[in-house]
Amino acid sequence: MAEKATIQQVAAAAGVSTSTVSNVLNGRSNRMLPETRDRVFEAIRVLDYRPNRAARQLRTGQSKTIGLIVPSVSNPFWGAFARELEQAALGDGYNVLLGNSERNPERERGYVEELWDNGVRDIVLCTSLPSLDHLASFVERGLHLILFDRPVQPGDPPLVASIGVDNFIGGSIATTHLTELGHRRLAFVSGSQRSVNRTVRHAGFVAAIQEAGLDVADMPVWPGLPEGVEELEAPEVGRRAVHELFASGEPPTAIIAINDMTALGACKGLRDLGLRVGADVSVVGFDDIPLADLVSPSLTTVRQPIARMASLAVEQVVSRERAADRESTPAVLLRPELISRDSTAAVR
Amino acid sequence: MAEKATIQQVAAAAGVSTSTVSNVLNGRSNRMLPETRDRVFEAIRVLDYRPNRAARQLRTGQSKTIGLIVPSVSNPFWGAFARELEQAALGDGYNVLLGNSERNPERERGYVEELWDNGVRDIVLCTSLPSLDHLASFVERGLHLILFDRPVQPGDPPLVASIGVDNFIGGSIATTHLTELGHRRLAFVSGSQRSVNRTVRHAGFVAAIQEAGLDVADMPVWPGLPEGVEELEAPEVGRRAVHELFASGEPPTAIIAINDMTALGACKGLRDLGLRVGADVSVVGFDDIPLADLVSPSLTTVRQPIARMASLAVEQVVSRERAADRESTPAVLLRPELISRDSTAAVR
DNA sequence: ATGATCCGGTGTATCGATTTACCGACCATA
DNA sequence: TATGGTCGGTAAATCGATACACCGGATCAT
Repeated sequence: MAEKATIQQVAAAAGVSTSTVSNVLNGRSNRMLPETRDRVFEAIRVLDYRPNRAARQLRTGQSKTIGLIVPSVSNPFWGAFARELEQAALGDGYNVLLGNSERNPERERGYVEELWDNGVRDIVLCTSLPSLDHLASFVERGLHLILFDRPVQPGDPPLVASIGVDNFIGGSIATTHLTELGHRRLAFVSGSQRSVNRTVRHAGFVAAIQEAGLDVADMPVWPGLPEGVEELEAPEVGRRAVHELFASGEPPTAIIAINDMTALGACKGLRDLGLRVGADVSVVGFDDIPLADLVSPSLTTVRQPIARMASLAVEQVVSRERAADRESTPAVLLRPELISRDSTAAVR
Repeated sequence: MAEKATIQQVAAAAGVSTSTVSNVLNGRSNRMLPETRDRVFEAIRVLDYRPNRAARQLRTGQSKTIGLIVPSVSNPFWGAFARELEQAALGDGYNVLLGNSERNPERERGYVEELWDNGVRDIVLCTSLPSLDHLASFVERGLHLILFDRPVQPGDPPLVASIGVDNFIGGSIATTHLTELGHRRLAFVSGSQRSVNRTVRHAGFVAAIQEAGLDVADMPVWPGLPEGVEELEAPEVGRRAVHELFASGEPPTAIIAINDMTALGACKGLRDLGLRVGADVSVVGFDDIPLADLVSPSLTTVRQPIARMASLAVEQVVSRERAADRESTPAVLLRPELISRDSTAAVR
């Protein structure tokens, strides 16, 4: 098997200089005769030449790689998103480098630093922490940040883009679905982390409660984990929440979970207590992971259009590359959709 | 924020040559006085210097990155594995680049090529296709392949390592568990892809059937998807299989699925038909994804020690780096464990 | 005394692609 | 006849880290 060809060999084979080959490679083929260009292309084809990324990156300081930082790939939602993003990126000649932040700013910063050192200048960040201060210095130095599921906040560095569903609407339609089924005691369940999406979804919840003529003060509230306890996995959060909510005097008849995994944990918790999901207590999730339709009872949830969002994120990156320093920082907000299944039913 | 420092600046600050800094960086500090080394370290610290990966890679042809190719991150098992592997790799200063093959040799090859071009020389490959011919040329050129869940086969290129559970035992204990519960009609369900792990797990199944004094010929068989139909997602495979198995005269009383996602699909299929999982028909999966314990009924399954395997894989990579060209090609086979839950019960 | 070896380094070519400066030929215009 | 501009292309510096060749002085074995 022949060793990998270099630009010099291509140049020699085509009878031109390396500069010309480089020009061809970078689309500046207007600077030469069409026949010259064709000779170069032919040489590239024959030698099966592929530019060395390291050399290119060393020279340009840029790399065709997108960093993707998610809270946890073991949550199927992020797995699915990663897959879609990768698919979209590959189509545009980009690679994807994946990192798990576990919602930890420390790790998040570590990953960004690592990626930056690797020449990555485009990062899709999926950990909706309230503050981006720990990343501000990178953005100043030229990092292109695309926030997923976290709209730009007042204190954020300038020029970061964002993509996500409208969490207010999401929280609201989930809640309205339940109030229309006659539920009057609804609990909103999430981990204790103050993420932006949690805040907004909760606001949607509150708005829908009021719109239904109910009082938020009447809703059972899970106080969350005690301080200092390390963050639990999403399902365990749902389970614990249910256990504690139902230990109190007036438990809810319906639960709105921050995401599907937490919802599934809540379902488990209900079964632990001998309650039937759907019939006794309604549960609605958020995300619409493939499993939502698979479990029993199937899970009512708010669907996020994963594929759409992934390709928008990649589009973001590609378009910036073309348009150099643009003024606008696009903020895309998609409309989520309620998928009604068996985990919700009219109140008894 | 200062621009990134280079090795030259460090050398200047420490009053030594770049060669010396390079030697320090690469652990050859025995070639200089301890005080010289300390001056260099101090300069590195003060300047917050971090070597440029591209430059290093261009020169050495190596990169501290591990490629990970999985069938599909949207399957939580692979998501969890990816996470563990990443964790382990990070500890040793490696990055992880993730790819989805969708069990397609074409894509698999494409990823390997892409990774190779990026200087990646260590790839953990998780798609147990029977043949590695499409990758042989890379292995010849020096690619270090670590096969996950696919023991080395007779025709494979030399010097590839492998890590996985003993699928024969896995298939066997799952089956024995069912025969001990009194089941006499067991169906083994998997996609039509001829993967190595499928073959071996099936062999374990057959052996256990015989050991129980039963005849394999009596077992209901799902013929699989018709030729030419594109491969389905794992859960859909399970669901379809159940639908078709139960349409025939003598359906099974227990199902052994190739993995948990397929098992969950089978459960879904049983519910479609009005059958109760566990009570009417037993189902056992493979993998033990976190969700196995979460769904209702919880899933009996064969556990793969993910974290252990991930760290072994990374260890593989790191140790090879140290030991240059070693003779032995380690093949690690771990013993899987049956986790008994509610989806299996004594036959009625 | 002599050559060999070790110590603690340094100088510099090199990896492969990009990019700036520049060059000769040709053409148009004044 | 100058002058200047465009076309089609090349030569060489450059990005940052690595590693090979080498060097002067001290030490050691014969």
